Amino acid sequence: MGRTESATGNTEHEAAAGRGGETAGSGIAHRVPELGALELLLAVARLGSLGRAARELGITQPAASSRIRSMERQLGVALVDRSPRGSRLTDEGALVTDWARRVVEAAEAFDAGAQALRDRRDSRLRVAASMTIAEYLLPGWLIALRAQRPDTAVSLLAGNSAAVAERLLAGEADLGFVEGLSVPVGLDSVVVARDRLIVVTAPGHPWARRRAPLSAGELAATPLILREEGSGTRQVLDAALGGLARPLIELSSTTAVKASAVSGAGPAVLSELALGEELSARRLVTVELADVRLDRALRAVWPTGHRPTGPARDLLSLTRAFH
Amino acid sequence: MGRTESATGNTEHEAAAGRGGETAGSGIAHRVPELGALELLLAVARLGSLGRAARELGITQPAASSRIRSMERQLGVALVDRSPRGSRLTDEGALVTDWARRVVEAAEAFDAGAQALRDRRDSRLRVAASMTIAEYLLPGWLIALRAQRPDTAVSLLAGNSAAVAERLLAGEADLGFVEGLSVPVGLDSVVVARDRLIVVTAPGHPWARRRAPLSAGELAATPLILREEGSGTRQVLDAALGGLARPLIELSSTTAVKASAVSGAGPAVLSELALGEELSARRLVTVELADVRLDRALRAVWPTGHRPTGPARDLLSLTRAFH
DNA sequence: TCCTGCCCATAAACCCAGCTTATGCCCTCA
DNA sequence: TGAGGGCATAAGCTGGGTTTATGGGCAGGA
Repeated sequence: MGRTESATGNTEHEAAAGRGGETAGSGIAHRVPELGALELLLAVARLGSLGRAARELGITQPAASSRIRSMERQLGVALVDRSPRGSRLTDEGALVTDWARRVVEAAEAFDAGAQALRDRRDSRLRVAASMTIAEYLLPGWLIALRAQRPDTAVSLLAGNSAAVAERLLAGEADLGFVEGLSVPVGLDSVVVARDRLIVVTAPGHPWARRRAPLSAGELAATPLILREEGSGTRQVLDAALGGLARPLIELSSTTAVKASAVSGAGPAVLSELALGEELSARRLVTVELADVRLDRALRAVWPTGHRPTGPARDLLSLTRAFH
Repeated sequence: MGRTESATGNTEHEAAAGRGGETAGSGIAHRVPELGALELLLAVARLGSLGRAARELGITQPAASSRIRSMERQLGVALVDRSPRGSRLTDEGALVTDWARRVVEAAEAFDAGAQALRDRRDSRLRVAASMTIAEYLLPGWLIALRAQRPDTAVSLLAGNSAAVAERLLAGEADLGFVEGLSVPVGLDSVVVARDRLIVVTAPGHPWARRRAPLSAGELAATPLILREEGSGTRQVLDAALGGLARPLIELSSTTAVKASAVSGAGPAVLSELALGEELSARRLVTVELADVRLDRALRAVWPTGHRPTGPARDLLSLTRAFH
């Protein structure tokens, strides 16, 4: 069950990376309202009244009033305009609410995932998925599934391709998801998404200012920050370059690779799924590639011949796409 | 100061949209650990020990121990393997930690934004930005800026292009950001990013299954879910189609448009910045366009001749990119 | 005009989650 | 074998968030 996604591996590099002033207030939790408060704010925005929002969340009106007020005190910003006819967001409140919505959405994904991790027994749909898929894609799918079929209890088991295959063939999972170049024997599959690997550097790196795309030769000749040998991304890269990728550093988790690249250690190769924030905040920039395609297919898999039915089919139909 | 981003506008459509089983547990906050607990989990993952994590967050070891334990109880999953030599994440714990990281990152963006909203007075860098930029891009930039120059206090004022220009020209802001087709008179500008508008539908819509790209004519002929007239996205769309966009519904917030599209009311036109989760979870799918380009430039602006210096220059250099 | 309904604020009392302090046990390494 | 780092448990405290109870403002219908 390769413990490749080791978390302690991050240690040095997170420290090395640019978390400069972070230890300042020692913990963001004191500066950001709790999830319950953010949720309340969203409800107020949506319903236009403290009381209604309170009712929706199953608390009393004074509780909501006090909670919003203490949030305003904490943030130092007036969030809602109270009136005897209801409450509207102020301009600043609207902005804060938008930011809050993103926090709550991340929390919903967390919840969907965690719930699937727990159920384990007697669930109607047992999914086995590779790490990348479980981490980035599955929570969203589960939220969508819950919207369509609210009473489908899902259980999730994450592991590598071999483990996924094993579960499926033993009848211990109803649907699997794997990444990688080959499909395990005994399984049928459908491509569900593509994961593109991207070359990134810190904005200061010379490659960040290149205009000409990078050739396969150059990429192969340059030492890169990489996941360890045997990892999914490494396999794809090695295959695309003909087994030639030269590691500058090898790290055991995607997070560590990201942090190391951000700190300017060198160019890194990463799944585009792992790079959200970093790209849009320009902590990292992409380097265009000329003659290399670092794609890999993400596949749904099931035992040969046994087409998914029932809840498994529902989930599968959510994920099928060419995008 | 157009209150165009009205939040109460969402009311009907959020309700109409697919928030089917959501009211179930009435509030996600009871099912997701608080931000402080998630942060603690990240620290444990990074530092490899409950005690060290506790120290970093300024609490005692028993507090950390108990908090992790209660989180495990709440989630029904063992998160860390304790040993007399330290603590490592379990496999499930690693996954949960990855999900938690995304929540905490969203909270960091929230914090960066909220802090800028508060300062207002005596800050070293006063920024005026349009709504879209303030909502989606600025928090990331502020985080990056804080990493580089930890002691730059930033204040933010959000408004439309005219308001941004006014502030800059009155010397009440040091740097502005606007979206839209034209640059207000009296300001110099640099393109900082591009915002692409995208046509999206619910997966069930006929357009979701089209193979042929959509022509401008077809787009103009079809009633669409749109922001209200005068909004930034509407201006771009009207310009691209020659003032012809036909509204199916007009809504006053991006969120409302999204929700309406998800619920299957019809095709919508939205900024790609607004569509993260929805696309990857396939709650919405994009429709390719043939002969229309719905781009708009996002620009940094400043009073003609007065090139930004100091902190404003720092921020500007973070954002300059052709990506 | 008054009354009823919906809205929000304030005050007082309560409860429990999470904290600290104080121990104890386990393991490893010198 | 003692020291140090790591975790768990127990007891006691505190404060934020809650409820119940009440009051006041504004609208709209009788």
